[in-house]
Amino acid sequence: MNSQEIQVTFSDGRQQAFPRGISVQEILKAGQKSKANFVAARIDGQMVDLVRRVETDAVVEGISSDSGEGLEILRHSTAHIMAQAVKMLFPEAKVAIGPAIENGFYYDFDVDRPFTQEDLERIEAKMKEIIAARQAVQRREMAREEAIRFFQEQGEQYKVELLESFEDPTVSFYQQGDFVDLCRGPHIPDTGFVKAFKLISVAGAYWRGDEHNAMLQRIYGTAFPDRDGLKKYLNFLAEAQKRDHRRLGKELDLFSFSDEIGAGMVIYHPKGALIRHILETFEKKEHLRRGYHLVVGPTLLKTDLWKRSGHFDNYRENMYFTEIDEQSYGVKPMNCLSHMLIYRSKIRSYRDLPLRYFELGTVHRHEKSGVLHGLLRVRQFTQDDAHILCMPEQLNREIQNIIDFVIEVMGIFGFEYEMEISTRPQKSIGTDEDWDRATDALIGALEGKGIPYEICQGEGAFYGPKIDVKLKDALDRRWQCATIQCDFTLPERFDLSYIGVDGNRHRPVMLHRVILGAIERFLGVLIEHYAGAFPVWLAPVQAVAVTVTDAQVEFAGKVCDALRDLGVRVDLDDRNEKLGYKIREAQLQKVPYMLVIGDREVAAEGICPRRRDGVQMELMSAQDFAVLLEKECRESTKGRVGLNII
RNA sequence: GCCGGCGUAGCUCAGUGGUAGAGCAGCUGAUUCGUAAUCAGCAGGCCAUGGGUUCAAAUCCCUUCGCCGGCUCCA
Repeated sequence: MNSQEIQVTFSDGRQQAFPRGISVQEILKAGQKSKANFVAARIDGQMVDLVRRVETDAVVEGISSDSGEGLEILRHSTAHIMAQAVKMLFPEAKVAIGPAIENGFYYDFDVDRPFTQEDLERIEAKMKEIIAARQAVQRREMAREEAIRFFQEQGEQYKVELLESFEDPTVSFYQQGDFVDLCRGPHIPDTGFVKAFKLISVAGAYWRGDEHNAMLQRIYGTAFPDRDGLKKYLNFLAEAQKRDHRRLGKELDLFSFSDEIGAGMVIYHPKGALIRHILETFEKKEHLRRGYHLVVGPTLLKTDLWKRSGHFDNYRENMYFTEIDEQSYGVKPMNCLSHMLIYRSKIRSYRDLPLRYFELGTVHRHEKSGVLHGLLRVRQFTQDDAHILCMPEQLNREIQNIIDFVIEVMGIFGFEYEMEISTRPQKSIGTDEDWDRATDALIGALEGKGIPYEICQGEGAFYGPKIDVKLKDALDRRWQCATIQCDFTLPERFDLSYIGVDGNRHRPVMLHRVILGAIERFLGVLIEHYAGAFPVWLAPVQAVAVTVTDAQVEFAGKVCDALRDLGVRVDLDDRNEKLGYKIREAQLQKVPYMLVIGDREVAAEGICPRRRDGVQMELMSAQDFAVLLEKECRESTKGRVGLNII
């Protein structure tokens, strides 16, 4: 082979010779079959810019803008363009960092005054100019020391700080126009590659995410390979806003907040309270059939007890305290303490274990004011909390049972979820042996079920490792709901024991776990998940009887009475309004069924149901309708819930 | 807690120094109607709260409370 040539292998195995020193871009252009839109490439697996020249035989693969990696590169490059625009418009601005994130990108700036909406528009316009100019994006490398000097001269203190934390002897830069940014790359070859972007919002953010550091201004934006993708994403955001649980909570009259009551405290209106009641009844039944015991503990417990449990030392800033008869009491932020005392109320034998205590426990936590968020983050909430005390050798089995429980319940609600295992953090207590055993039990349970999971190193609680289940909301945000936590300390601190087969005292192991998590949060996620259109078994109003004229009011009243007797949650709309008006209203309230009652129905002694999705059903008797609802409830709950849950 | 924005009728929102507005919802009446809005009239606000500037404040400034978008933290 000619020494002026190199042999390139494409990802599909094809080989082709090219002149030595040719750019990856040209190779891909010659070798590509599809119309893929490449933004970068891999040479022998390593990500590089398209302008990189290839000097030796290599495996070359294009990274297209619609792949995950390609999209990330595109967005990262767009972040650079934004920073360039900001520096042009606000020369005094200092740049911090600007990565690609899940749905776009951001860049942090230190500026004298915060950006306004008008600023965003100006920045966007400037970015469009930069993109239209198709400025080349060039990579350079420099010794780290030299780079530090360079940014010091520019007055870019944040870049200097970043460089000082690096260990690599050389670092890379990317330049487009006059704008130079410290960056690992790769990037698009020229700014013209950005086809569709939008700046979304501006918000404060701490330098390096540390609240002790300076508050910077962060601009969020997003970019897509084409306008269509961007449009779809913006539509998604608009749709998500429509199903925001705070908006739907108001529209469907489910719950509210009041500044007279205080931040983070929910008031449940009749319909919201009814949904909650159904959830709670469902949960009590499900726990009883799985061998849990229902227990109830007080809200106020003496501060001395919180000292003993370690909460006073580790969780005090989140707790509320009060005084009764010169005794200090703490409002419970967790339910475990009374459960511990129930266990300790008598001598336990190994034959009693495992003991599973379940409580719909209402707790209070002093969350920082800025984090409150509708039902998803509140200060008073009710957990479907349980504490399982068992022998170490029962741990595995118990964890598996809980996982089955979680999966079954999530299946009924139809949720997407992700699981994470959090392992031992730096600051923790307990022996390595305990931690290993518990962590293995958690991992083993998930693997035994073939459930994918991520490991979060060092993210566990100080008292034990845990599995967290994250649900996805309408905006694609993750919310922690179910969690399973091992605990070695509380049994220790409360000196819990059981008498083993050998007649000696042994220490039980404890599991904390919730399935829905906080009822408030779960309800919030649920509202967004269903967009307010609850399935029949959960709908606070399952049907609205609508009369055509006043002539049917008496009969409609009898129908409603009959349905209520059969356990149907039905309302009567006998207002003097046109049928269409009443249908529209019930539709907007997302009631599953509308029962039309006109003269025909009175004559036939039946009702004419119309489904929420617009499907018109045959005339039927009230009894047949109830049977239909019963069936629908059972079908969507794996047979668990029928009409008479409340 | 921090940065920024915001708070006007039950709801959605106009009003930016000179007498508080609209639509929907509500009430009253008419209409008695067949699957997403019948018509007319009436009523409804200490412009979140407390203070200040001004002849005059919903409007400008400050305090507190609350909400929204993030950061940090978390079920």
